[in-house]
Amino acid sequence: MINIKEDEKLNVLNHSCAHILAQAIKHLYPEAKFWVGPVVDSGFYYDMDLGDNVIKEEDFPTIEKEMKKIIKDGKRIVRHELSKEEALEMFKDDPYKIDLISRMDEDNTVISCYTQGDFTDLCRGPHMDTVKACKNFKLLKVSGAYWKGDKNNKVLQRIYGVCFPTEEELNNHLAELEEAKNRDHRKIGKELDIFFMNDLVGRGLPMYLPNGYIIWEELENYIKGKEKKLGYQHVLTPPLGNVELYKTSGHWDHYKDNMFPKMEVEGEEFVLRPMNCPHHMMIYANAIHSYRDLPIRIGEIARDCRFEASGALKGIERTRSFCQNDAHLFVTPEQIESEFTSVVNLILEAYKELNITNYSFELSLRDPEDKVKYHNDDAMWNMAEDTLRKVLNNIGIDYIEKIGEAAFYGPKLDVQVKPAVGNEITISTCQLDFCLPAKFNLTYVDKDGSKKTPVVLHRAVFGSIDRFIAYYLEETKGALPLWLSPVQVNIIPVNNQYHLEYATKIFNDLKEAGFRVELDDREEKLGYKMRESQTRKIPYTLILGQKEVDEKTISYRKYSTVETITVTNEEFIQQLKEEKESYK
RNA sequence: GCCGACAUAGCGUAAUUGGUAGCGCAACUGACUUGUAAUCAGUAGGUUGGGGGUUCGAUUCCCUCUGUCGGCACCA
Repeated sequence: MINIKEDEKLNVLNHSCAHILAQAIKHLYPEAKFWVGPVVDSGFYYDMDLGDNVIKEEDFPTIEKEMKKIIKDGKRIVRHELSKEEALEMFKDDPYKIDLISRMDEDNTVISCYTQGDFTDLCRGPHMDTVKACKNFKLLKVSGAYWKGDKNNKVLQRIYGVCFPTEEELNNHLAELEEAKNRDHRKIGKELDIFFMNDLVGRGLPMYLPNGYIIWEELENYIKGKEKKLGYQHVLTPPLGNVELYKTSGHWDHYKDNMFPKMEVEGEEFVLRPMNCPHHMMIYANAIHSYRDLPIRIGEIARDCRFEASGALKGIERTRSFCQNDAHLFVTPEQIESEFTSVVNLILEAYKELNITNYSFELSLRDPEDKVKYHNDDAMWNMAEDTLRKVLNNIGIDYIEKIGEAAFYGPKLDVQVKPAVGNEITISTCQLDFCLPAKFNLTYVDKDGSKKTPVVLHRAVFGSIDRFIAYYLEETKGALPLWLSPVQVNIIPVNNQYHLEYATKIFNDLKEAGFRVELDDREEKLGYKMRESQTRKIPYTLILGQKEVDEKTISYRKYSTVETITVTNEEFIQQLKEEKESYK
């Protein structure tokens, strides 16, 4: 746990460094206009308008040199407070700052600026006392960024950097960034033959190789097994549907730009489905339901296609074709709490068994000001959001609330994780929906014989199987637990001439016991085969030579360990079985 | 989609100022018969992402398309 005080100190340091970056840019590009330069997750950035000048990474050494000059000069950083009029006058040449100042509330906001040498920036602070503190910094990347985050606005240039109190901490951080590239699922996926893409097939359309499909199949069996125990019923629905289905649900209005365009066949219009809620709604509607039947839990590993922006595609984390671990729970209002609790517990259980510890909960709420995106029913939203809060507080999990992140039909609980490279992603989700059941006229017959509208919980534990594999490969650095490993045991006979027969017997025993096992009978040196076995991250490598033949034992080495352990065949199989089942 | 960078054999990479491509691993063929992360030798493998342009000549310079990467925007 990072000490809050230390954390804040680091933020101040980074923020001061952002000002030094701006100062250096001003020296090198006098025409530069500045927007904002906040502290982010790791480091800082500054958005700026440089006119026709384009900063490239190759310019970093020059900029860093200028920054170092400023830091060496060692000016004090001095705070001034000023009135709105004074501020408007001081920054009259910078339209971006004028924009900031004119939106400040005169009564409540103290307008302040910070000066270091020849550079003054509008800023609420706080800052370090002197620029000298920022000497351990590094510029990391440059990119375009829409002004105010609006794609209709001009693109500003954004430079990212980091700053640390000591050189050692900076170097450690840079080494961590380098290390993260090695566990990127795109790299591991290639090295371990898990998936690949092909231009002729199309971008964003991953194909899973045999190794990848083993992982997929195990995960699918795992989660479906859990769901069955909780009373879910699994179904199979088609990966496309009539456009009317999505016009009815409201998805067409909200998301048609992110769907593959509709196709017309014999006067009917179809789309590749971007999600399968409407299909599951129709499964519910296929029969008449009594309140006694609820909750009804419909699950499916469902193929969906979304026309993701080309710039959003990322390995199997963000694709145009994927399979959701989806389910829809049709419940009475009284059952919302218990079912929602059950879903959250299922998520917690799965994470525990998969040994995932680094995640956080986000409660995504509507933005009440946004009348366009969200289904217009204040009472519904208040009730739904309060219910989720209540459940979360009862279970006792920490979460942060995010305004404006809800689905158009209801609030949701998202589980966020950090991939090796890039922004946080959502893995699990559980969404409360009072909206779609009504749109599809879904009903159940209540105790008094009247027709009522059920409430729907949309939920996904693995999110999409694709994205989950991406995340889990990064989390485990490709060294998957035994039950998910494409090859669980690799057998290396010391000498094919004398030991192959025994090795084949062990191979057959393990196969018989249900393990994914390989026998490496190539005419290669033991060291060569051992190296390959380790680089393939196979959990168990067996070495079978004269000693093992004589003693009727097997010797094994676990992945990324060095010692060799010798046990009997029976002991080994028993041990493997226990390890394989250990997550349950 | 937007800003920027990149694209060389299955994978990882090299090629002064423009002179038609090297290396390692993998593959294949032999030899070696092996006790815990690379045995030795040989062979084959490339329209340098596609197309166009400048040039006597383009992996190298320019345009364009496609794809990849880093961000932005988006994420039901």
